[in-house]
Amino acid sequence: MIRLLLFLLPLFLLADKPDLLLLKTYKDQNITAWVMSEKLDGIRAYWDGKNLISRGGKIIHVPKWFTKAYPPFEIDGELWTKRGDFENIASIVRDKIPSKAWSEISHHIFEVPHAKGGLFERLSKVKPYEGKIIKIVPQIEVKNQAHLQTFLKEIERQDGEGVVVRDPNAPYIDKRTNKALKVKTFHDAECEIIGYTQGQGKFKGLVGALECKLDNNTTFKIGTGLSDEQRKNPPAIGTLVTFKYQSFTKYGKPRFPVFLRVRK
DNA sequence: TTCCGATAGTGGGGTCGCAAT
DNA sequence: ATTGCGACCC
DNA sequence: CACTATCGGAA
Repeated sequence: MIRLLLFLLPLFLLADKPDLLLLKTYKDQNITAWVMSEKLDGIRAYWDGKNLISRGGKIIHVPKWFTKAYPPFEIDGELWTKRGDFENIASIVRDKIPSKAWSEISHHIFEVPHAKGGLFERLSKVKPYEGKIIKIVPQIEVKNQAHLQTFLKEIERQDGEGVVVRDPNAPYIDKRTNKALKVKTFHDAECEIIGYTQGQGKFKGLVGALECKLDNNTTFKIGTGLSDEQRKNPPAIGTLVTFKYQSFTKYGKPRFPVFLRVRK
């Protein structure tokens, strides 16, 4: 009996990963008659009616006053302050003891899990709860492909992360789906190989990551985009390589760096 | 036969929290 | 008080 | 978050 309890204990303490809507990458699918919205770069937060829960199933330690007026049903969205503020948002949201800085944050809702109807019908359930904290992410009808590109460029001009396009007629879906896509622009740059790190696990004996240096002497690592063959035979130290990245962090390092090729 | 979708398993920067120094 | 590392977030 | 390598079933 004791052993049974010890075995079951973790199951109660460790929250399961919730099944939530996830995005696939946009690859020129036909998205006419779909809707688009800014992709907010914050922390995902799912309200199960009692707690705010992260994508990995962890409880987010939020001040009592923040969720005081939350609905009795599930809602799902992004905890966010403003564009280009991800590190600050993460700092606020990841505190075990929540600070007053939560006053900077709003919860931008883009789903109502398990609600009936299409996207707009589902989101309409949240309207009575809209305020300083709960906000509904505006959805714009996509006229055509060019419309999407124009919107994306405008978002990026304002330092936004990207765009989400969705089929507004799709019912609620709790997994990665072709009905909800992310559109993001990656940039290319070059850096000089200055070293390597050893791989772990299945990459034992191979290169785990390339250590690289930018023109301005900022150093960082590239650990993805390499084939197994390239991990066995990496570019020599001193080689200039091309990589892609999404943006720069506040410390000047590339975010989401991916190896592309040896520079030609 | 080829191709696509889902899964497992690697890796990045940044943050907090806790143990070691 | 500082450093290093795991466990999370993206 | 990013990706590569697999595998099995769809096309």
